[in-house]
Amino acid sequence: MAHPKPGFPEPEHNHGVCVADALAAAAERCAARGARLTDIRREVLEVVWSSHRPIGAYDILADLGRDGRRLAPPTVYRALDFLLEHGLVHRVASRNAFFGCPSPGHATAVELLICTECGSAVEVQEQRVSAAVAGAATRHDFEVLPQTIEILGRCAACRAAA
Amino acid sequence: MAHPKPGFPEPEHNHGVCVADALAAAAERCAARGARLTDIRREVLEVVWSSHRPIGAYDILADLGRDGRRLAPPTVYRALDFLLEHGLVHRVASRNAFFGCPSPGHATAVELLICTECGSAVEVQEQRVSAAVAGAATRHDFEVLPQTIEILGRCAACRAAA
DNA sequence: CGCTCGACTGTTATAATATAACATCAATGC
DNA sequence: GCATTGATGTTATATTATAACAGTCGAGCG
Ligand SMILES: [Zn+2]
Ligand SMILES: [Zn+2]
Ligand SMILES: [Zn+2]
Ligand SMILES: [Zn+2]
Repeated sequence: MAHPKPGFPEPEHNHGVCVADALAAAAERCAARGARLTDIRREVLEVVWSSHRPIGAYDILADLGRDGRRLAPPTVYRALDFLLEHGLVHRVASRNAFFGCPSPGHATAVELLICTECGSAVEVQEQRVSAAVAGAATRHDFEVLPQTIEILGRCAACRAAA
Repeated sequence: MAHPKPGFPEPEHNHGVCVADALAAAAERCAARGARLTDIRREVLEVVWSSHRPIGAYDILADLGRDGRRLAPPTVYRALDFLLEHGLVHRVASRNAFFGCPSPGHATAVELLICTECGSAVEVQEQRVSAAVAGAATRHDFEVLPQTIEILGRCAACRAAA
């Protein structure tokens, strides 16, 4: 069962499905690429997916350390590097944080809509945005690299609450 | 004399003109808004404009400290906060750096094309990008905030060199 | 003038994010 | 067994950013 709807997730949705889907997709992608999804890497990915909000490396570290383990920053950063390299998470520069990619290996560029109030985010693929960016780049003799465009704003829930 | 061309600046252009224009525009804007462009703020802006590359706060600090002065980080960050508040510089999240705005007070959203090889950047206003972003936001019931979209890639000069 | 107020800057310390460098360990293939 | 490789552990440090409070300085006012 795939994630029921596009757009910002419903507050009441069954998030376990999101996590299970993400872990399954990650395992599949790693197998296909001959990459090892080790325990630590899987656990980091699971923490990243514990919400639909980009999460900082040190928050991941704190979460993994809750059961008495003492991990050091490099352990988490190395796992994140691996996950980034294989397209399983996105780096969110505007927040110094990381966000689980719901469609690892997507062919086209993606955009991230990030709510500055509640911190939640959603990955979208908007052809028109990519096309406009590509057009702008061409006009300025610029070669666009594959990347995640970050768009900051307010989600519907936060707007409704205000 | 305004900056001669849009797009990435020619290597040989008269950069003194860029700096002079930027400082004049800043002074004018501050006067119009009743804001005080103090010595430190003007000096920080000048350092930001010393190249067409986004520059980090600590690099600004080092530059200002070259003539024997010893400034502390808060001094620079406060000046940058002021310049950000009045639209005289942009924060470049993807590089933890700051970039001089060539058109302070621009009504519409702007995009920043950033070369990952040479580090240089250019601010552009692409209607189609803003429109596409606005459209995407609408479709996802998302309210876009004013911001600078960062687009990473390779400039023509770096492509030619490779 | 002497005073007060607010904006600006100085100073010290520290928080938050990220990486360098080297040691250890485990699996794999010879 | 033993070298090779990739993964993790460990310690220290680099880089970016802010908190908190003290001093300065000029504008306005009695
Ligand atoms: Zn979910
Ligand atoms: Zn929100
Ligand atoms: Zn110039
Ligand atoms: Zn370049």
